[in-house]
Amino acid sequence: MDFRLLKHFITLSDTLHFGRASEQCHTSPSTLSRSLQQLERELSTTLIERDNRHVSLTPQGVHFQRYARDTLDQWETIKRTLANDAAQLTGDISIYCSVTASYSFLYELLSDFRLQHPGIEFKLHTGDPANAMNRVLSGDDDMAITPRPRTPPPALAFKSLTRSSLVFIAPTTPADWLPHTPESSTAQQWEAVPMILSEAGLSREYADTWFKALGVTPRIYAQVAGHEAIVSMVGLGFGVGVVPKIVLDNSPLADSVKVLHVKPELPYYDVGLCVLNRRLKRPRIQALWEAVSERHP
Amino acid sequence: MDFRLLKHFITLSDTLHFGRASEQCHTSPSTLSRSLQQLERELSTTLIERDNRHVSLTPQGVHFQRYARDTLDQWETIKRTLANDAAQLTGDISIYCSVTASYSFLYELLSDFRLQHPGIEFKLHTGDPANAMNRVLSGDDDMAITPRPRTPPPALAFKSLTRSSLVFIAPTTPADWLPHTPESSTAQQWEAVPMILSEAGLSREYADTWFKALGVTPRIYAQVAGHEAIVSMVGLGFGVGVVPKIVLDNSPLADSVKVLHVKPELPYYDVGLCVLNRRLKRPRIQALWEAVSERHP
DNA sequence: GCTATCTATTGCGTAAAACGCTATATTTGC
DNA sequence: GCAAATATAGCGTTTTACGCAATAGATAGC
Repeated sequence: MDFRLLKHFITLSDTLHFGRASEQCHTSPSTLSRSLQQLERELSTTLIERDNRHVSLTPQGVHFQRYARDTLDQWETIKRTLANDAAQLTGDISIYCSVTASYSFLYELLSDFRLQHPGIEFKLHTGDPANAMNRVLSGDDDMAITPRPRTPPPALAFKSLTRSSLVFIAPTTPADWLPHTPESSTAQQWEAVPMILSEAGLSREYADTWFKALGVTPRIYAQVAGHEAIVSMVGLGFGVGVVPKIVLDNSPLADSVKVLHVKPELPYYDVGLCVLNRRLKRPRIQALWEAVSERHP
Repeated sequence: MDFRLLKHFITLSDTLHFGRASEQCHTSPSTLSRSLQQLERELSTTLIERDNRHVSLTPQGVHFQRYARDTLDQWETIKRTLANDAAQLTGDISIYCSVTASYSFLYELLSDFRLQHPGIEFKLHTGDPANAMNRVLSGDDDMAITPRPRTPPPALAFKSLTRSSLVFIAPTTPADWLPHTPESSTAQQWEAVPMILSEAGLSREYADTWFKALGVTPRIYAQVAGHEAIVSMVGLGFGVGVVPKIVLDNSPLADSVKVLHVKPELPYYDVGLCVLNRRLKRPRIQALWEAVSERHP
C-alpha cells in the first residue's frame, strides 16, 4: 500500500469526480481509476460506488476516509518529529568509569554539554577501570574513562584528560611491617609488606613492574576490584596499597591513610576518555567527543 | 511511501542484520538496503547506522520503529473493520414519506429488517407525498413511499405495497353547503362546496379529473401540502376534502370528519416504494428492496 | 425518442522502477 | 596477516506504472 493511493482516494472522495480530482493530483483520470482499483483490491471491498455518471462513497469509503486522513497526518507528524530529532541531538550516551572518575572528571565534563544538548541522556556505569576498555570494545558502553593503555587497540580512539601519579599508601596507624625508609627502597624492607593491589589493570601492571625492578616478589595480601576499595582496606590497617593519587584525593577515607614517598617513584599515567572509532560516526557521540576535545586539545 | 518499506524496516530493526532480515522478508539483501535508503531519503534522516560489520538503530530509528509498528497495526485494523462492514451491512438509508405512511407502513416494513441488519440506520423525512418522487430522483433520499404515478420515470424502480381509495370527507358539524345526496352527485350541488385539496400530487389530479367529468369547476377553499393537514381543516369545518382513506384511518381527528360516499367513486391508486435503479446496486438498498419484495411479491 | 455530451474505464505502447545476481570494499576474528 | 562476513553499488532483466486514445454507459435537451 502506497501513500499515493491514500492521497488519490482522499482527493477523489472530496471531489467525487475523477476528472477534477486528477487535476488536483497532477495526474490522469486513468491513473486515478487504477489507484482506486488497487486500493479496493487490497482491502477487498468497495470504497467508492461509481458508474459513468455518478461517484459516491460507500459506508466503507466514509470509514476509510477517516483512516486515510489520520494516516497521512501521522506520516507528516513523524517526518517533522524526526527532523527535529536530527536537528536537536537525542538518544542515550552510556559512560563507564570508576566511582572516583564519576566524582572528579564527569561533572566538569558533562555540565556544559547537558545544557547545550538537553535531548541527550547519560547512562553512567561505575566499576573497576580494569574493565573499562572491554566494556567499550564489546559495545556495552559508548565511552569509558580509563587509564591509557601502552598500546591502545586500533578500534579505539583515546583522548587524555589528565595525568595522575600512582602512589603507595599506608595506614596512619603504626604497623611493624611498614617499610622504615621508603625514600630508598630495598628488597629487604618490602618483601614482608602485605600488599593490597588491583586484580588487574594498569595500576597492577605498574606495581608489578616496580617490584620486579626491585627484585622482590611482593606478598599479596588481597587483590581488589576497584581502587576505592583499596583505600578502604589500607585505612583499616590491612597493608600497603597502590592507587592513583586522584582516587586518594577524592576519597572520604583520605585521613586514615598516608602516602609513602617511595623511591623510585611509580610512573605517571594518562587518564582519558575512550570510544570505539566507528561509534564516533554517531552524531551525539561525535558531539560529546568534540566538546571534550575543545577542553583538552 | 509504501508499506513494504515499513515492513522491511521493522524486520531490519528487529534482526539488525541484512542477511537474516532479507530471508524473513523473502527478498534479497540488496533490496532491503535500497528500501532503507529510500525510507531515509523520504525522511531526510538516518534511521539505521551501519557499516559492513555492524547495524544499529539511531535514536530516530528507535522513534520511527514505534511509528512503523503503529501504522501497520492500523492498516490491519482498518482492513478487518472494512471486511466486517462489508459482511454486515452498514450505512444510512433515507426514506421520504408522509406522516401517515410513517405511522402505517413503515413500522411493518422495517421492524424485521432492523433486527436482521442492525448496522443500518434509517433517516426518515416526512412531507407531502407530492414531492416524493423528486426527492428520490434528485438523490436527496434513497427511497420514498409514494402513490405510483401513471408513467413512472425510467430511472425509478417501483414496488406496490397496497392499494388505497381516495375518499371525500366532510365535517361532522352541519353546514349549508354540504351536498345533500352525495350518492348521486350533480354539478349543481357541488359547485358551491368549498374544497380543500392537495396543492399537487396524484390525489389532486384524481380530484380534478373527477370534477371535470362532472362538469364542475370546484370552488377551491384551500390548497394544502400534506394530506394530514386536509383532515385538520375539514375537521374544523372549513370545507370538504379529498384524502386517501388510509390517511383517515390513521388520523387522530377521524372522529371530527365523516366520509361522503359519493358516486361515482374516486379511483383507487397504488401506494408503493420507489428507488433509483442505480441505487439498487448499493448492497444495503438492495437488501431492503429484497426484504420488501418478499413481503409484497 | 433520438442525439449530443459527459465521464469512468480499458487497451496498448512507452517509460520508470524494482529486483536479484555479482562484484566490491571494508571490517573482524583467529 | 589472512580468511570469513557483510552491507552496498553496478548492471541486465522483469515487473509495474503512466498517459493517450478509444470505449461504453448514462443523462439531458430538443
